[in-house]
Amino acid sequence: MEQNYPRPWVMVDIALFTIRDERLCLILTRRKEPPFEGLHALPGGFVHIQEDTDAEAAARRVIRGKIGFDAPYLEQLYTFSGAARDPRGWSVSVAYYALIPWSLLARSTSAEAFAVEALPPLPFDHPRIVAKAVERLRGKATYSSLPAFLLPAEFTMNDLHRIYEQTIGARLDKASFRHKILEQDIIEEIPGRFRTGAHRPAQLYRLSSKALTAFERKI
Amino acid sequence: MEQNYPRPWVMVDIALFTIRDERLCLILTRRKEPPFEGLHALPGGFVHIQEDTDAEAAARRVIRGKIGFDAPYLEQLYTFSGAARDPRGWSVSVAYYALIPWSLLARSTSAEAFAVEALPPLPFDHPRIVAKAVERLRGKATYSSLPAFLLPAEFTMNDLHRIYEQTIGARLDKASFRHKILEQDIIEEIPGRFRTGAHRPAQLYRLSSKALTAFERKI
DNA sequence: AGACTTAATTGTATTTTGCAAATAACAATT
DNA sequence: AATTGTTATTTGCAAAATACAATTAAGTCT
Repeated sequence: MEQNYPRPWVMVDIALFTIRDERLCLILTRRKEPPFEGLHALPGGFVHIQEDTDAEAAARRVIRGKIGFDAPYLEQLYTFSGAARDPRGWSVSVAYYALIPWSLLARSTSAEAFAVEALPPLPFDHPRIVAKAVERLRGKATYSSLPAFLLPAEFTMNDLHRIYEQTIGARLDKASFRHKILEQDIIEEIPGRFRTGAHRPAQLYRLSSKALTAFERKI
Repeated sequence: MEQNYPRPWVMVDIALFTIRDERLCLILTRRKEPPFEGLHALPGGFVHIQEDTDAEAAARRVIRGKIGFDAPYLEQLYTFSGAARDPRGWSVSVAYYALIPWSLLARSTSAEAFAVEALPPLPFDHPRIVAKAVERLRGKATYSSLPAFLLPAEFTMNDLHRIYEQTIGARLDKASFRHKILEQDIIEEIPGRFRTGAHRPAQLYRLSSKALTAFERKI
């Protein structure tokens, strides 16, 4: 009997965050087809039936298609649906957000990054998706290792401090930050590795196995 | 061209939380049709095309059908999809979780509450949905007014304290709890209203307008 | 009146945080 | 080689938040 229900298209849209020039940015694509041809939009695509257990596989496929490799951090954000969000008809979009160090994107050809405070006009309900993604990122940043995924594998304490300030959007005391981060065991020293310069060398750190497994552990 | 993509059914499933006899419980329905006829399951239903802007309207409809009124707290949880989760074929389930005071359910005829630690065997991927819902509820409880929605409109500080301990699953210091809650302005005294008994009368509180509007504010 | 029960406050030790300053370790320059 | 510049890291201390224990408050019941 439920055979007769109308069925929507199901797609994924990705909010791909990175930090470039000390600013929180999103990676957008330019649409090559109508509707909204020529506009910048969140990368997205249709979910295929084979892509099992939530639409994460589809999200990964879209990201790989856009930047050529997987994002270090990927998490489902929210699901938007309705007949009004896409002029072509009823659709459901399972939105994801992902974090990528800018250093990895530099090679990528097609990646265009826009500061979240200066986005171009976006099609569909993408402004709503962006708002929700930024809200979620800011909300999660304080209590988790999340912002660390915006950094390359090796980073200094000051790199981390700066990234946290940028994602949260507020000042954080250096000494307290150091204390808190270290006691949470989300990062660990890389023995003997330092970043040098015309100053005292800075200890290099990496995400601890604890932080990495916490990210993998999905129910 | 995307007309040719196969399209899944879209449904909502609801994790309806309540607290009965000091235990966190879920409201389940008994399935009246195959597959899994006779099993207890999360209340759910198909999303209709008219139900706009995320599937929240569908979730509300399902809840109203189950208990006869709206849940004080309702929020989207996670979206599960895949060809394997339902034997009838490819489906997408937008899962929600809701909080309801047991006092409101007592009248409701068909409501059967099961402690989350002693659930019967569940069909489909409902065990996964439940696990995710409990995880989310526990995670959000600490930093928000969330557990208060498990209480009736008027409650004492001790009621609130007990509810927080039960949802989080840990002891909380009474004096500190009182302090923290009051300074967050999520509840307010009801002037002149007390719960009496064979002891000192207890001040009655209600959720503040601040907490209620924070809940309404959806992007 | 006294026992009993839960509510609410108080006091104090401990821990966490915020802020400012001092010290450390290098490269570059004089 | 000594000095300067620059960023890293630690230290010290005041202020705030928290945990724990005990006390006081306000009623009912016998």
